[in-house]
Amino acid sequence: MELTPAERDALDGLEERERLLKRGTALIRENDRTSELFILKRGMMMSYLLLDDGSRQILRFLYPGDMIALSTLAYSRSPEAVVALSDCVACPFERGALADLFAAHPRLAAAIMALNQMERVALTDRLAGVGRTSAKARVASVLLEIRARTRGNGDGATDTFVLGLTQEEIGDATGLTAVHVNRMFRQLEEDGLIARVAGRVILLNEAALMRAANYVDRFAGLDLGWLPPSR
Amino acid sequence: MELTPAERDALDGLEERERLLKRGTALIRENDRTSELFILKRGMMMSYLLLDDGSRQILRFLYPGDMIALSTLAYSRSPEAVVALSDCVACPFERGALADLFAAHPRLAAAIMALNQMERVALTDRLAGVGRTSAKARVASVLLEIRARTRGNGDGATDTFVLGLTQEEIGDATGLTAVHVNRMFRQLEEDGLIARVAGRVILLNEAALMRAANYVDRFAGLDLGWLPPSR
DNA sequence: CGTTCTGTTGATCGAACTCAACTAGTGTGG
DNA sequence: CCACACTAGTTGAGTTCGATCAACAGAACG
Repeated sequence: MELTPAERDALDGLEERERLLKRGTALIRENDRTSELFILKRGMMMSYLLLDDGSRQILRFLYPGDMIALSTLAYSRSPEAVVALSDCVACPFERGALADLFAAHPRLAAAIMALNQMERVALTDRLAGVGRTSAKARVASVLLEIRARTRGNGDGATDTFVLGLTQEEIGDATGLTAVHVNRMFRQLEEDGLIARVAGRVILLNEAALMRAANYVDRFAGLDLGWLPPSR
Repeated sequence: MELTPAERDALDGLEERERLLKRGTALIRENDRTSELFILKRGMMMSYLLLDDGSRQILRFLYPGDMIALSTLAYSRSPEAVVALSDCVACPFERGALADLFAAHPRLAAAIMALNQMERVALTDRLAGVGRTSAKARVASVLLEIRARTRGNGDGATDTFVLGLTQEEIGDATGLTAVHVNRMFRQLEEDGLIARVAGRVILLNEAALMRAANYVDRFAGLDLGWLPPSR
């Protein structure tokens, strides 16, 4: 999607300030009172919910370009926590700034809404995975998700990548225990679908992995062409 | 939130056409090519995903006022199916109409985005439930959800209501089998939390049920006050 | 250079699934 | 208008997937 110079300026305006976050630092805690949103500029983060019994459900992994804390549009306290998984740069802006942007650039409002829907669909896919697929499928699916999102991060080779997640985190994303995630890794290795060397994961048989994961390519069906033409 | 007459008109404009749907009818099938959105005017619907093995994950129950198929903003084919659970009236409109509305009423755009976030948070709550809570908690949680959304539907008594769902559907929403949903109902009865009479559910001990369900009241923290003042 | 985190593996347990049979409604069409 | 089919709910028996508990090794870290 092409942006007019004015639209580009408006988006850049949201990234004026920068906040640096060390790996492991919280950007937002659950129930934090905040009226800020963020755009992630560099690094990797995750958002999650905590339950009464202390267990954690990871909702989403965040990568550069992602908008963070859109829920502040509806809630005065954050329903979810956001934490840096690597050293990060996040750009905060007030929710009022988003309202201004909507007023000045309705086409961007529609585009942001569309991006939002993509995120929503990712959430529904994760829900279906957790609710209706095997442990092996869920772990395979996380591997494919991380790979898809880190691809083109410079490293060159596309089928080898660093996960950047502990097995505990993968468990919290998929509704499994760390122990069982470990066993699923082993099984995927034994099946010849992946290999692991020094913290890196190698996808040996991507097609089979996608089958094992019930993978649906949501990028294939993208269609932003209906947006009104830029003025 | 108060609307200006112009804003009210704009929203009403989306509800000009009506489509009647009999119970059990599909409004949208998965992969349908559609550029329409809908506002549900009367009745109850659900949206779901189907997996390769034929299993189904129900994503959401829809009630009057809900927007349907927002994902057409980003996708040319629907990622999810939408089916009427009772006789329904849905109002279709083109996605272009939404773009026009955004241009004319930026404040409504922000408000719709905020509503969207509420729906997103409901999804994350469901995800955390399916990923990290017991079968009993998940069933209890569906009961509370349905009650909350059907409340004030005229029937008077608030702690007695008709579910309008089969146990199979509850299972598909919670990631359980119909058989196990049935056993959880029985357990909730034996625990004295609910009773069932002639297809109606009675909440006998709502506080305990909320505890059993890990219930979080997401309406309590709502805050739409930041929206720019109406002009 | 101990301490903590992460990963690994074994043994056992238990929650939820599967399969199967049966009942009670609800159509519905001959 | 009744026999038959179909759906929804119920219950029992046996199985399985993933959890839990426990122990240990190596890496990371202050």
